[in-house]
Amino acid sequence: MTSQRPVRVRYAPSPTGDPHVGNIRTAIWAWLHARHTGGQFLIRIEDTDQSRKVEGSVERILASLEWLGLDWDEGPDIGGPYGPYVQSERLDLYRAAADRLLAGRQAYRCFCTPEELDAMRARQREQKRPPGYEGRCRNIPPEEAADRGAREPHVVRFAVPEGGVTVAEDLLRGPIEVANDTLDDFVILKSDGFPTYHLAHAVDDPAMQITHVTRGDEWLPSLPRHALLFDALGEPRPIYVHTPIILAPGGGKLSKRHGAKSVLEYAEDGFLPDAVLNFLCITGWGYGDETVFSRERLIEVFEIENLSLNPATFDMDKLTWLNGVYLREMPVETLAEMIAQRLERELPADVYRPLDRGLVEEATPLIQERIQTLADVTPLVDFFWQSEVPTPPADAFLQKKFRGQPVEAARLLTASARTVEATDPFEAAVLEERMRALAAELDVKVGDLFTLVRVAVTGRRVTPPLFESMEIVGQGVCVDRIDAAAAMLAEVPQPEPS
RNA sequence: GCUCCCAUCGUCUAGCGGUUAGGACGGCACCCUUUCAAGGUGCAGACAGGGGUUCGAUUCCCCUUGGGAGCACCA
Repeated sequence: MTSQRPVRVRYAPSPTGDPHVGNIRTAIWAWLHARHTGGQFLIRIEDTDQSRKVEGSVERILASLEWLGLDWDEGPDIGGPYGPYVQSERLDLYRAAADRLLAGRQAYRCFCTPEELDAMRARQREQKRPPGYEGRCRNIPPEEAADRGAREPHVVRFAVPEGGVTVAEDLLRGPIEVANDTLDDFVILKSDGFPTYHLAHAVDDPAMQITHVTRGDEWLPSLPRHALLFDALGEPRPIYVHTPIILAPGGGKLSKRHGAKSVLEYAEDGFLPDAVLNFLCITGWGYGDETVFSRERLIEVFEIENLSLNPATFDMDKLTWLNGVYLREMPVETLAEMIAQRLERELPADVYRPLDRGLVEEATPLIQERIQTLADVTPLVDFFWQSEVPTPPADAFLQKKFRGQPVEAARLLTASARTVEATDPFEAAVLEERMRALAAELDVKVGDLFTLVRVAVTGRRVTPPLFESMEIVGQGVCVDRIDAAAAMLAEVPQPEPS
């Protein structure tokens, strides 16, 4: 138990689309870090690239967090003491910071055109030299630069100190050293007046009193730049936590193809928020021998310094299994509600709505331990709602013991129909007892007999428990379907016993 | 090409100088069983390689190899 002061952490997505699981995992960890220490979690929208902005993203991002049950203390929708929480509304702050650096000659105006920069990079590639800005505009006298700056388009670049080494600390990795010569003069203010990520980060995180910057480790190479920037601005550096990325199952980058889906898509696919939260959290983090963690348990034991450093592979099988665990542990009433919603959406249009809730509640316990996601529900129980279940083709019956034995199958089904018909009261337990007795009487294995009946009544070889299902379907319908199947099989021509 | 990061079963991980290297998913076998599940039991399966440091390295250091990331007026 490490004693930790309350932290202030943030999730700072750019509104360029739905957050995918790798991205949201970092948010989960930051959120847990905040909740574990009794600190604050806030959201800041990083929309400094107008061209990449996607309409509706902010809403989708917030909806994603809400679905996962991650609540925030300050953010674009609810405001807070350090707002605004949208970077495009904070341009004055970035401008002021850039001006300060300019005045202190820690930054300079650069008038190189994109074409010139392209040419420079081409030259560097040709000469096998590392790419990077070479400082053409660094030595323009400040007065002249300011003068030109009033008329000409330009960017502002940070003047990286020449020589020396910059050391920056990552909470998980310790000090990271980089020679300043390997750093080029990066842009901090774009020609359109918007800041780059670097400047926005160095301005906003201190302004918002952020104690720990949790972000993807693709930022690690930029860490020294940020350290330099913070120093130049006279801001104390935050504690950095760079989190590893998630890999696709085959290895390599996680793409839409391999589960880099957005969290909202997982909701669609029938996954539960708690299961996704649990899964994402434990891919890249572990706590002793535990695997299944409730939300409360995660808040209790999650320590951000225990994050794993190696990139994790997204294990879809494990997510699916974990979702099944949550489904099974859920109170039946809660599950029934979710199943009802699924069925309302997925059952064929010709099924009468609203659905009979009593039926849903009867069916739910039958399938609770048979589903791994809510998407498994409908195919498993739809026959309960189908008034017309067509008799399946003969092949569905004539498997295993009954291969080539349509007459025998028909005979057993007919006998079953009579037994089902005579069962009173028509309850699963009674039915089972009678059918077992029938199997003994006819000298067939119960499994063989029950399979015939199962296929006749449900149209499937795999179903929820047979007698409970039959009770739900109803006596008359069961008898009709079994008789229909027997009649159909009686028509099948016997194979020539050649 | 340059810079940085990472390295325990197939996968996610525990381990933080001395362990029969533990757990989970997945796989296999058996049990239970009306199908399918669920559940139970068991089995197979890892410290990338080489140097050091140390009485002793999975653990600390270096190199190699292998992965990954970055090198934009994107974040």
